[in-house]
Formats: sequence, C-alpha cells, structure tokens
Amino acid sequence: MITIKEVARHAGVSMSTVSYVLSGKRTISEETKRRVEQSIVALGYHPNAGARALASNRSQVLGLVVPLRSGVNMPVIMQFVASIVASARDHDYDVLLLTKEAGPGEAHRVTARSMTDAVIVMDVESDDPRIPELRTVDAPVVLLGMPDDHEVLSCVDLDFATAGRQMAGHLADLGHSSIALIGSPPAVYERGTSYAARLLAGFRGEAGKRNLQASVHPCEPGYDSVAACLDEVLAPGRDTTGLVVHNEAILGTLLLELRRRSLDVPGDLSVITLCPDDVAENLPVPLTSIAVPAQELGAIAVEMVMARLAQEHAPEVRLLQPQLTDRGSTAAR
Amino acid sequence: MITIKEVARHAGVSMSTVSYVLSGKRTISEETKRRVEQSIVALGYHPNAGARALASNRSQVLGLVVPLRSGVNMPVIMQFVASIVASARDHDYDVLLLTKEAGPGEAHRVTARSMTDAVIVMDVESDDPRIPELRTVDAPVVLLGMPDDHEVLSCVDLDFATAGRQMAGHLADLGHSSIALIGSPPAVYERGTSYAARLLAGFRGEAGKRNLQASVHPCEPGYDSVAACLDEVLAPGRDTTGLVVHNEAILGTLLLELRRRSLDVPGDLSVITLCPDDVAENLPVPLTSIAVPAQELGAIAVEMVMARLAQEHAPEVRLLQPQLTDRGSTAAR
DNA sequence: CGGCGGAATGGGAGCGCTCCCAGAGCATTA
DNA sequence: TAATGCTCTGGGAGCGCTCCCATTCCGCCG
Repeated sequence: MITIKEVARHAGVSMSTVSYVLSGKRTISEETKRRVEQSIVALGYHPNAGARALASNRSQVLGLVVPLRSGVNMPVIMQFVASIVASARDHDYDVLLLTKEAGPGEAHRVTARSMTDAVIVMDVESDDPRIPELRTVDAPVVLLGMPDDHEVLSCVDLDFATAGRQMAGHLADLGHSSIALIGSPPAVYERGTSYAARLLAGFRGEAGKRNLQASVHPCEPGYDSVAACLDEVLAPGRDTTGLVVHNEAILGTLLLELRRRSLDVPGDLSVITLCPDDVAENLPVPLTSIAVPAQELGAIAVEMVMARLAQEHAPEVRLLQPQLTDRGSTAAR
Repeated sequence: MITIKEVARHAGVSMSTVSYVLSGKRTISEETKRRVEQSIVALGYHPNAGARALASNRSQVLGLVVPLRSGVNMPVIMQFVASIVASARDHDYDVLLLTKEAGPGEAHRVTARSMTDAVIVMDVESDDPRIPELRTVDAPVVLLGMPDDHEVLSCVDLDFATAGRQMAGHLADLGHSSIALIGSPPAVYERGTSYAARLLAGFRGEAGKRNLQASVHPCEPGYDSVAACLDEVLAPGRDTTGLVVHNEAILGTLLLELRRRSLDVPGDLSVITLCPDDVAENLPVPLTSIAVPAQELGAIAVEMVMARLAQEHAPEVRLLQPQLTDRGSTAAR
C-alpha cells in the first residue's frame, strides 16, 4: 500500500504538504502542487479512509435507514435512495445502507462507532417509535417524512396535507360534488404512516369546506381488491364522479379495470393521483397528478445534513409545496 | 468519546485485554471478561471504526454496486439488496451503497481507499464492460449474474438456461405445440443482459428439441405494448396455447388483458412465468412459476465473499437450479 | 540595516485501535 | 528442586493520516 509518506518522499516535500494539497486547507504554490499531484498519479496513491477518519474525526459516510417493508412502493423508495446517493457523492460522501428491520439501534450503532457522520431516515411514521431514540444520536439526523412530533428533529417532506386539499379542491373546482379517495393498504394507515394520514386529513378538510360528499377507501394491491374497491366507490346512489388515488401500485390495475367496465376517463370519471411524474405519464391513461419530487426531496435532505455537519443548526422542517400537472384525466362536470 | 483505554482503566486491566475480550481472539478468564463487559456497559463504550480499520486493516464493510437503471424490476432488486444487507450483518459487516451510474470506478475507489473489504456487483451483463476493471480490484469481488467471460471472477446466479428449458419443457410435456415467450423490454436484450439472453437460449433450445413452434416477443411495460404483444402472440394461424413470461412488471397487466379478452387461464391459454414467489402468488390468477430466489442468491453471494475474505479462493461459478411451483395456470392440451 | 508581515513549507504528536512479544503465576513432570 | 508447559495478562509499537506549531525566506518600511 502506498502511503502519504511515500508520496511525500517521491515529490520531495513533507507529509503535511501532501496532505494539504489533497485537502486544499492551505495554499500551496502551483509548482509544488503540480509535483505532488504527479507523484500521486505516478505511485497510484489512494488515501486510506480509516486513517483519515481516525485523524480527522470524519468518516465521509452518511447512514441511510431504508424501509424494506410491505406496502411501500419500491420504485419510489429507490428514487429517493438514488437521489440521496448521488447528492451525497456530490459532497464527497458515501452512503451506508441500514435497514429498518435490523432494528432501530442501527442509527445509534453506526454513529457511536463513528462509521457515519450523520444519518438520514426514510419513511418516518406519525408516531414513530424511533424518534426518541434518534434524538439521542450524537450526530445530525434528518428525517424524510414528518412525524407528529416534529419539533425535535429536522425533517423534509412533501406537504401532503396541502396535496390532499389541492386534489379535492381541483375536483371541486371542476364542479364535482361526490368524490372518493382510494388510498394505500389499510396496514399503512394502521401503523400511522405520516404522509398517508396527512394527505387524508387535507382531503377530508377540503371536501368538508367545499361541501363535497367524500368517501375514503384504503386498497390493497391486487386485482380483486381493486375491483372490490371500485364496486364500493361506484355503488349506485353514490354518484361518485371524481377519484383521488394515493397508491402507486394499483394505478395500472385501476385504469384497466375502469376500461373493462367501459368507464371513460375523464368522460365518466375524473381521476387525479399523487405519484412520481414518470409513473403518471406511462399509465394506460396519463393521469393528472401531483408529483412526488423524490429527486428534490433526497437532495434537500442531503443539503440539510451537510449544513448541520458544517455547523450547529436548530431542528428545521421543510415542506415542499405540491406541484399539480394537468394531463387531462379530470374534466368539468 | 470513551476509548478503549478508559475502559481498561475502569476495569483495572490493560488495553489489550479489553481488545481481546471484544474480539475473542484469545481466551480470557470468565472473571476478567465479566469485569470488562461491565465497564463497557457502564461507560457506554463503542469501538471506533476508523481506528479499528486502520489497525486491523479490515473495514468490516462490503461495497454493493446496485443498478438503478430502467427496465430492471425495482422490487426484485430490493429483495436482493435486503438479503445481502441482512446476510452481511450476520457476519458483522455493513454495506456501502454504490450506484452503477456513478461510474465503474466506484468499486475501485472504495477498495483502494480501504473503505470496503470486498465488493458485490449486481445485474451483470453478458459482455459487461466493468469486468476488466473489476479484475484489477484488489479485493474479493462477487458478481450476481453471469457474464460470458465467467472464468475470471466469482459469480452466483440462477441457472436461467435451465429455467428456459424447463418452462418450454413443462409446456411441451402438457402437449402444447405452439408456444411463445414474452420477455423483457427490447433494451434489456440489446444491452446483452446476461440472464435474459440465457433464458432465451434455453427456451429456444428446448423448443427446438421438442419440435415446438416458438416465438419470442420482447415487451415494454405499459398497457398498449402488452396489448400489442398479445395481438402478435395470439394472431390467428399461430395457434399459441402456451405462454412463457419473463417480465415481472407486466404480469398484472397481461392477466387483466387476457381476462378482458375473455381468455381463460389455463383453459384457453397456459401461462408460466419466472418471478419471485410472492409476486406469482398475488396476481389476479396465481401463476405456475419458477422462482427467482433472491433471498438465497444474496445470501450465497455474501457467503462467497466471506470465504474469499477468510482465505484466497479461485474464481467459482454457482448456478442455482430452478425450482418450478405449479399453481395451476398451465393445463394439458 | 534591523525589524516586520506574509507566503510557503516542514516536523511530528496524536487520533484509538490491534496484535506481537513478553512475563507472571501455577501445576505437572523429571 | 528445577525444568517444563499451561493459562492468563500487560506493554506498547505502529497502522496512515490531519493539523498545530514552528521555521524559512521573501520584500518592504522606517
């Protein structure tokens, strides 16, 4: 293994000079810098991460707690992960993958051992049992998702309440008076998944304010449950004309089933959903939707971590405002 | 930060004794071990990963190169990832997430810097451009997937050729004489994705041997392309009665479309697929399938890495034999 | 001509751990 | 009694880096 010492000798400078060339933490003459860089290439030197971490007390690694549980939509999760990894790399950080299943102690473990300088936690729940424990983590922690108790930790999320309001409002604006929300599987609501609950609250609130008839239907993936769900929604007498869907996994099935029932979108039924843009675009019928800005949320989470790594910060909540894109799947009534 | 020195003082022993209690690399009397462990808990000691890595020349971290590209099925990828993380933790290893997009130098980078002790690379292609570069990585490398040039690196994969043969053979055994393979998107074949090509070869080989009419149809996700694909497959005169599907993403859509066309499975059309068991079970019609044993493949990859970390090993290829589960979606002709 | 400020570099302690090299204490054997 | 073999423990060098504390060498001012 080539060490910094050998590079120094090869370049005819001291170890400290090589170190400073690498870190840029003090000015080095052009001439010296060039010589050092040549030696680094010539010898094939790569700094040893362990030694660097030990001496500098920085690991240049971020812990990422990822949920791998049922009900969450894996492609969406992966968009977040990809965005976080890319953003982290932009800051010269790597990402250590921690799975929620391995227990809530994971964030603590990697942090206490100085394996990571900070932790990002995905898929936080309203009343997440991990929160108290995360507070004791002696490193910056940023949550993707917003717990009820969000005064104590920094978090980033889409403003799902506003999203719920917007979608109900959008349908109300178009003259619909009876609408339905088809949501995530019951389990998601039961465990108090924050975003689901907030969207639901926004939806109900706006529906109430606008005097809409509004029903809510949690829905499992799978054809049968989608069909059953539609049976409820479209029950005679209900006169549902507008549909809000908050469940990426069933969108395709739902639209096919509507087609099978010879229901036109948006002729017979207006449909609006919340999902990543590329999903909304590639459905049998492109859907008017509010985007899940995974890319952006991931990048912001990383930025927040970096800010907290650079200096002490108070907890901060960032809610991204929803962006509605009309793709013609909703129509005036 | 509590160090090993403080633990040693607290327990009235030397640093080395604490270290050996922790690593178990030499026998320590029960009494001493107990005292040390008590001190560790009392002081809240956590070994510093950087220092440990520096001194022991082991990072206890595994690099995992994950593809985040289109066409691959994210839920399946995540099954692999989850399995690898869990298996790694069983061996007291953590997982550093590397994305293929970040460039093929990633494996090299983390390895040269001693950030990771070994690397697992997912979604390897037949003629993968990363192979030559991976050969120069100075650490164990295990591939999930099998490149053409598989003499030089260790790899684990399902025996897709046999799987292709089995599926064609299964239909032949049932008396079908005209069958079709609905595959992954064209892009997957075009970039020479190893598993797709091998399954295809097995399928064609067996079909030839058994004198079957066999057609092949790459298929994009999305309703329209599935419908178009079915139009081809079911074109009059073709008399296709058996369908092999190798594309997790379209299974749901495909079955719904068959239902829409009033084609019964398996009455009118026998369908067999290759996908994770939980997917096959939860479709509108449960499908007879060959499982993608993500759990097992991930675990084996980790085992192979650990074996190579323990001692030098020659490259080794492990192909898991496919396991066919009959769920009644295929019938005799 | 001495003193001074600024720019460029060198020296090396110390980060927290592992593991080699002993040494101490005791029982067993010659 | 001395030698030998065990078992258990201690001491501390050294892993490769960072960053504090100098030192050197200028040009410039008074």
